[in-house]
Amino acid sequence: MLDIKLIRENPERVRNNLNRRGDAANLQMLDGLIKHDREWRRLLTRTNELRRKRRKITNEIAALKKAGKEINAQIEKGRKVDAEIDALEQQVGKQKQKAHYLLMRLPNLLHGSVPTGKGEEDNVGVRAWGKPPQFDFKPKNHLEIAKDLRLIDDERGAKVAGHGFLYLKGDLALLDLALQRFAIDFMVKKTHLLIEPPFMLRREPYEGVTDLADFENVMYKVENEDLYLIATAEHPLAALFMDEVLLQRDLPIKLVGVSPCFRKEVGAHGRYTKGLFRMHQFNKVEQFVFCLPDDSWNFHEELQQNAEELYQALGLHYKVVNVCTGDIGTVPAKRYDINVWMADGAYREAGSNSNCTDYQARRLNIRYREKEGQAPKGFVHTINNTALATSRIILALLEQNQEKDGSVNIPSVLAKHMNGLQKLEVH
RNA sequence: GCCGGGAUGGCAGAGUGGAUAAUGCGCAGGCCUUGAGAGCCUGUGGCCUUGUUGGCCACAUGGGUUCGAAUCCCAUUCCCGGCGCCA
Repeated sequence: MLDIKLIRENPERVRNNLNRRGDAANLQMLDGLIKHDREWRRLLTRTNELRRKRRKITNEIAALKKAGKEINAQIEKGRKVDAEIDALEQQVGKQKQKAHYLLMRLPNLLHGSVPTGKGEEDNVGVRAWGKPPQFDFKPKNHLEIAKDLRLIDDERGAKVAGHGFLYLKGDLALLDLALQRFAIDFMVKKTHLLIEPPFMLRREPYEGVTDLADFENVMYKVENEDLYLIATAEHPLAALFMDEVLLQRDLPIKLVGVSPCFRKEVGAHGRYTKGLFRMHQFNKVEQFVFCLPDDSWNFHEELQQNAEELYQALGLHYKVVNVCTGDIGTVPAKRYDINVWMADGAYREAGSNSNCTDYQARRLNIRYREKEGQAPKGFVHTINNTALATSRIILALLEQNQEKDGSVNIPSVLAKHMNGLQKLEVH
């Protein structure tokens, strides 16, 4: 959510920023918001005047009654004002609702370094690490590899739960857990506090953390309950301090969450959906930071560094891109993606690092104060970044580390969590 | 799931149908002081408004009763206690 005061005082600055996204709908929403906000304030001022009148009458009634005098005339007068207030309040409510609806849908202001572009293809390369593996045989994709090793069962997954669900078996299930454990240990060493969050959230906190379209396209709702399965640990972590005022000396708060992630993936047609890449359920270790506004750009880079160290320790070849205006989404002010090399030569997203500035914090009402007893100073900033999403990392490991005989080398950093196992192979 | 108790400012805590939500702590500013502290004075939630020594709203949330609700009623959320169920 944007700051309505900024929009009132500096609409051109907001307009120019929204314009960078190249979507005229945003500018229309901005115009509508300004209009409804102005009308809301005008009507509110009038309502307040009526309320003042009404309160005066109430006080007169109290005084008359105390003096034992007739009050019926005053009561009648009060009823008339009540009717006026009721009518006006309905209009006030309508304007406020319209303004709020638009305010909740306007995207975050973009950082100056975000490149302009239409979609994924316009994201700008920042750096690459490692080189594409060279094979003297035709490399298989991860699904073929895992099936040949008899470590995955997608058919029975589809039988019991539908497309997008799989059974991981034996050492591959263990590899999933090993990756989680490896990422957690690494993040805890970086002074992040490990959190296992609720895997469901109520609607109210959920509206604070995400784009409203996600309720249709991403989240599973539990029937007859006000509960949604989380799409990522980012969401319960962000909502952790909803409606709270944090103390400056407790900031930054660095967390690492681990959870399964549930996603409907509506509208995924035509995108790469093979095997482990795009599933309705996967596991993820997530970095999250609450910090002072002045610090968020430093933490954005710090979390990026953390993620890349993890990939490097696993020996995975990847590229980092600065995500362009057409691909960045509603909430982030700036976003880096890490794209991993896959056996078909494409680089696909395995992790995503977003500085949401005060956009999430304002929606969730998470503020900070400089000292105990003082009034809140402002909203905190939030940054979220994948540490490791196990499914896509498994995919990359299988495809990048495959051998001619169909076996797959396991990175040595995982050995202690794999009972010393160095290779996935047919037993 | 059932029964009972509760939710008031940054915190503690009064207020059981009628004026400006008492008081204390904390915090901020001022006076005093070489400085600090103590003491004293003022301020301390949100929104609208620069007609400003202004107005409105706010006692968990949403409804209702009433001329008038922190106060009475209903629903919801959460917390505490007891019972039940359960890995």
